[in-house]
Amino acid sequence: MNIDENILHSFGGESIRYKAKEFIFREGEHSLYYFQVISGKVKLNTFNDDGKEFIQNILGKNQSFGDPLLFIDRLYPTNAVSLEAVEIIRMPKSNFIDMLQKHPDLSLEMNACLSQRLYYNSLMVRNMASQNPIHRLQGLMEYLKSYYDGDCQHCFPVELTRQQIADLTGLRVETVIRIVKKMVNEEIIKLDGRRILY
DNA sequence: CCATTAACTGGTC
DNA sequence: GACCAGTTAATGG
Repeated sequence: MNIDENILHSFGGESIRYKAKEFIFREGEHSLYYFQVISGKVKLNTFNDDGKEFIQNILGKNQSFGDPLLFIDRLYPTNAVSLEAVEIIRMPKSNFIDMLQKHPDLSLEMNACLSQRLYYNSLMVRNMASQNPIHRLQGLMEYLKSYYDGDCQHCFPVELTRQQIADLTGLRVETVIRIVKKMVNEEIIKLDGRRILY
């Protein structure tokens, strides 16, 4: 979801800046806001019993989070942590609902966004259930690429560290490093220095 | 620069 | 593949 900044502000959205590695909200807290990223990156993560991190998603500019919980009364299922210095617009739930009522077009767009997220989530679940690590990585890249405008082959830059890819796929860094090299050999991806192009 | 972070390698289970 | 140990390369103040 990407809503015009002016509209967000006119309905009580406030700009907030976070430094790197700050919690924007924590798992188990009550959800009270809609969040939209203006600049920087945010990750949604959880930790398993062993303390291993699992990243559910990484959001960048013009992407929103917290919105699936705007329409239901549940607690946050994940933490939201800034990966770097970020600027975010935060809008209280009630204001958001009010905004949707006064902007039916946004309401429709919201439906489309939630639908698309649902759709890609199901694809991700399939890929992540795969025992084949190449499929896991490729599925992740396919998902990330879906937000990307360009259309050429092997030119979508995956702006993630190998560690982040590992935390997103449930694999180990070393495995990711080795799989990446294998995928380069099989010409599934290309490298620009260390950057992965899919 | 130096210190931190990320990428990589090799070996064991 | 996970897990561990150790090295090298890149990044940033």
